[in-house]
Parts: sequence; structure tokens; C-alpha cells
Amino acid sequence: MTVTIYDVAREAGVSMATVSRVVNNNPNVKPQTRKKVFEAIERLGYRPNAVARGLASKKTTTVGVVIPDISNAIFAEVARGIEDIANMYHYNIILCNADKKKDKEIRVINTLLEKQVDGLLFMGGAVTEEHLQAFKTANVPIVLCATTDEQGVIPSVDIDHESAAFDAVQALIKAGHTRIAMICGTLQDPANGYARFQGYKRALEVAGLPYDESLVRIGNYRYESGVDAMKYFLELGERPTAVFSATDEMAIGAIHCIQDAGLKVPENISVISVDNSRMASMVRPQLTAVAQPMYDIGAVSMRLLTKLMKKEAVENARVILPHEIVNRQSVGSL
Amino acid sequence: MTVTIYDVAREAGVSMATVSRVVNNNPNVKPQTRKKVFEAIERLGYRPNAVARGLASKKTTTVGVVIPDISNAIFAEVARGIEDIANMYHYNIILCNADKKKDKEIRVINTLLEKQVDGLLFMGGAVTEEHLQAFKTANVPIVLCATTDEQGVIPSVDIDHESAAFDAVQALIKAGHTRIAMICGTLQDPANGYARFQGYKRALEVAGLPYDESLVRIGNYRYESGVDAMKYFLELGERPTAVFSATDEMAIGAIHCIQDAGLKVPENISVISVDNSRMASMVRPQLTAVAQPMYDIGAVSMRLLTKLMKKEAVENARVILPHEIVNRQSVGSL
DNA sequence: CTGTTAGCGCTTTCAC
DNA sequence: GTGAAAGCGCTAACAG
Repeated sequence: MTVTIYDVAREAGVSMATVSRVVNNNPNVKPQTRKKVFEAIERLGYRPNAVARGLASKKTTTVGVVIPDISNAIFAEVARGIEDIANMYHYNIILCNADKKKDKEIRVINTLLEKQVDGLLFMGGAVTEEHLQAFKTANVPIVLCATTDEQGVIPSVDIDHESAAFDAVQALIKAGHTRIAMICGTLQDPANGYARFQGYKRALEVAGLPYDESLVRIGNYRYESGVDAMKYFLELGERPTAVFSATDEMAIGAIHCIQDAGLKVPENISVISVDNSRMASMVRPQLTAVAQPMYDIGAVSMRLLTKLMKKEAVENARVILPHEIVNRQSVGSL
Repeated sequence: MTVTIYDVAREAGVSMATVSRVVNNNPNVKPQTRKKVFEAIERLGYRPNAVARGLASKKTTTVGVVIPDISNAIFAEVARGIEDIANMYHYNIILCNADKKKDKEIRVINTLLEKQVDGLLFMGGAVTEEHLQAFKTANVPIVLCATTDEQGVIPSVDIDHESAAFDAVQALIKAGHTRIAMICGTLQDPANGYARFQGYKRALEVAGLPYDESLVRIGNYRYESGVDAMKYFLELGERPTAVFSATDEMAIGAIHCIQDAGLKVPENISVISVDNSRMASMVRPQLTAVAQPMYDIGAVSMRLLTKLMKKEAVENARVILPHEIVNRQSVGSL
């Protein structure tokens, strides 16, 4: 039924070992023999069994990727960066959505490890002790992607979320705004939530602006929660003249909420965010945002993982990618 | 170093077979023995090797997914549907981007098959003879997802693209429009391109409206190409009063182009599309669109694949999911 | 209910 | 430059 390496060997009149050599491009084969083998392979329609190879060689050339939600544009972009580089180095990826739920994350990490992936890319919520525990039992390299562990012990690739938020808010302050609201992610989320909130507070502090709790709303990263938060701000006695959103999607919700209320962006209220997803230029006014290089985060983390898997020396295993503000039309001066 | 089933057997004082039974939940094990084995597993930190299991059982509980581009919101949504159901049936997915390029598609199909996936979900461009050839050599089930083969021989899950386009254009016609433009995908693309174009033409025809070549532009599915196409239409001597876009993203480009020209949607020009991605409600005016149930297409195709993999009987191996028009604010009556 | 015994299809020393 | 043989870690009959 299925043709094996042994069949090819017999057909070509050589041993299994030789067939294995030509399939794996081992140079120690006489060109003539190589040719015979290739012909036999062709004739029989032989397809190497990667599972058997994996068992024998203890390498599967596949890496596991745990991601919060592939249907989220931001993560999908990271995933594309990962897969492109994986592909370049002849790895495949097993993709698992874990929705930033700790239990699900631990579970998929374990099944990925059972499947003998050669490495693991982890993109999730907080990295807890349990995560660290699970990582420890893996005897393959792991890199955190668009995530970092407070402990600072696992290789990772990310931007500096605190500083990105700081820059965004500072841009608002430079434009003359003093009453700046924030639409935040949950503070349980170390990157998009907590760190960006800290950046917001620090920018205020550095500028000598007071921190006003009523100017902060927690959203769930979705468009609607941006709308809701903005609705709240608009009803405030003294409403903000600018809002900083932790993500593009909530920012767009805020913009539409402002417009639906008969106000204009940026004339009446300025909006800025961190992300710079493709949607940022797909709104009117186009969204000014601090760009987070998602594709690159994916690509760089995969590249780092390949080095780790090959046991190459890496100079810096905790890389912070630069972010930059891209000025479009949603921020105006006061 | 690595603890194997044999180690567990020795530790628990039973045979490998027994350990295998408890790991695989085989009921034929005395509770007491089961307990002993679990304890040994716990003590040793045993983790079953899925590769070895795959070799022995000829099942990997992983399926291959070839997708055009995971960073495209539409496909990402399908992917989420696939993964959710896969997960539910304890399968993992290996994800490969192939950008609708034939060569890349054939290549990844083959590596997926080498990796001994238990089934294949194919989402791509046209299904050519070469594809069929590659599918034939696979001895695992394959289902086309958001794609169909003209030949009609491969199980598939999709919507009726022609009819979806027809419905969209008909909605415009019912609203009194007679000069209707179309922003189309490439005609080489059977679904988003060719079929939707056919639906457009048929709706015109059924309504007794003339087909005017100058009212059709080919886009590349991206926002910018929607802008460009619309720009062209606006410069026409007699410009259209409505435009049908093959995808949301191009439709949003068109809307913004119209607005940037100082015109209003839908007062001056109506816009409708097929897709209904999450972005449809994230524009002003909100986009009226024929909804394509992407998540469901993914979920249903994965469900179908599980049945095929289990060799269960399936009544209908070519499922067409229903589409429906969701009326929002971008279409007005004439 | 439990153990023995063959493989699954390949890689990898080690000889020659 | 090539072959023989021993596993890789597990499942799956088959016995008992």
C-alpha cells in the first residue's frame, strides 16, 4: 500500500541507508547511485514519512505557536511573520488559540510538547509560575512573542509597551492637551493593559498633569468597548480634549462615537492609539498611532527560535523592537 | 533523560501494554492498576510521545490547513472556526500560507502529506488538475474550504458566490439604481472574482439593465484598490449611482474615496459588498453587505473533515452555506 | 484484566 | 561510497 524507504531500496538495488542518504542530501553518494535512487523514487511515487523520520531523528521540523486569537488582526499579522520565517527555515507551525486563558495555555503547551515540536513560540497573557513550570519541563527552546515575563528569564521579542504609550500621550501633551482620557485594556494584561496604563500615567506625571481616575475606562479591545468608553467621556461634566486608546480598534470606536455625537475629530477631540494596524488608515480621519511592528515581532521571534533550536549563540535573547509614532489626521493642536 | 512508557511500566510494576491502556483510557484495566500507573506517571513526569504513537498507530491527530493568507481578516476568521472545531475533536492544525499561488500550494500539500496529517483542509485559488493530482496521491480525506473545484469531485464547504453577488446587486436595483458599477477581484479567482462578477452580470441582465464594461474595475481586494477604482468611477462622464464591491475592504475604500470627493454615502452614491467582516460595522456610514459566514465555513468544513476521517457516512459532501444581506446604512433609494 | 511480541518507517552508528 | 543492524517510543494483535 504505502511505499517505504525499503521498497525504494529494493527497486534501486541499494540499501535503505543509501536511499536515506540521497533523500537527505548527504554528499557521500556516488552521482550514479544517486540517480538510480531518484529514478526509483519517481517510479514508485515514494513520499518520505516525516513521522518515522521524527521518531528516529528526534526532530520534527515543526514548531508550536500558541496565540491568543488568530481572528484578531494584530495577532494574525504576527502569525504571518512567524510562518514566513518558519517556512524559510523549513519549519511548519502548529497553531493553537488559547484566548489568553491560563488553563487553556497550559493545556496546549503540553499537547504541543507531546507532539515533540522542536520549539515553542508563546504569545499569551501574563506569564505565571505555572507557565514557567510548564516551560521548564520542555526540553526545547521557547520564545515569548509579543509577551514578556516579569521574571525576565525566557527569551522574548516585544516592544516596550510602557514607552510606546508614553510617547503617544506625550504627543498629545505636546499638541497642547491637558485633559487626556485613556481607554485601557484590562490591568491584568501585562502588555496592552498594565504597561500602557503605566506609560499614560508617567507621561501625565512628567508633564505635571494631574491623574484623574474618571478619565480612565477599561475596555476589552473591541470596537464596541471603544464606543462605550467614549460615550462615557462625552457625558462627563468637563470632557477630555484628547483620548489615548490602548488599541486601534477601540480608538476607531471612539472616533465614531465622537462623530455620531455631532463632534469632529480632531477639531473637538483628538484621538491617538498604539498598534497601527492596517485599519488605522482605513478610517476617516485617518488614525494617528504609535506603530507596533507586529509582522516583525513574529518574524524576529521565529528567527530567534531557529537560532536557539540550532544551539547557535545568541547575543541578546530579550529583544525590544523599536516603535514609532505615525502621524495621520486624528490629532490636532489646542 | 526522557522517560518512556517502558520506564513507567517498570516503575509501576506492570507491562508497557497496561501503561498504554491507561494512557489511552482503555476501560480494560483494573482501577487499582490504573491508579498505580497514574502514580508512576506522576512520579516520573511522563509525557507520552505523540510522534512514536503516530508511527505505531498511523494517526497523528493533526490536520493540515492550507490558507491563502492568515493576515487577511476573512481567512483568519475561517481559521478560527477551523481551529475551534479541531480542538473540540482533539485535533491540532498545521497552518500553511500559500498566497493562492499554485506552486506554493502544491508544495505545502506535499509537505503536509509527508507529515502524515490525518486530513487536509484546502483554502486556495483555483483547483487545477495538478491539485487534483496531488489530492489523489494523498490517502487521507480532503475538504475544500471557502473554495470549490469546478469538477465537483472534492468535498467542499462554501457559499454560493454567484448568488451572493446577485443578491447584492439586486438589492441595489430594487432601491432604484440602474447605473451600477462593480469593483471586482481578478477573474482568475473563481470565487471572489469570477463568480461574483457573473452574479453581477446576471442581476443586471435579469433586470433588463445594460452591461457597461466601463463600470467594472478589477481590484486586488485591498482598501487602496477600492479607492483607486472609485476614483476612476467618479471621473466618468456619467458616474454610477451605486457600486457593488466584491469585498468589504474595497468597499470601504470606495466609501472613503466618495467622501473625500465631497460626496455622501448613500445620498449621492450607494455602496454594497459581499463579506460582512467585522469591519463592516466599523465604518461610517456602516456598510450594507451580503454576509458570508466565514467562521461557520471554517467550522463546518472541519466538522465535515472529522466525519470523513472517522469514515462516517456523510449525506452531503458539498455543502453550500446560506448567505444573507445585512442592511446597514450604505445603500439608499433613488 | 494483563503481558508478550512484533512491528510502524526511518536515521544512525559502525563496519567494510 | 555503501550496507547491516540496532533502535526511536509507542500501539496492536494475540495469548493467557
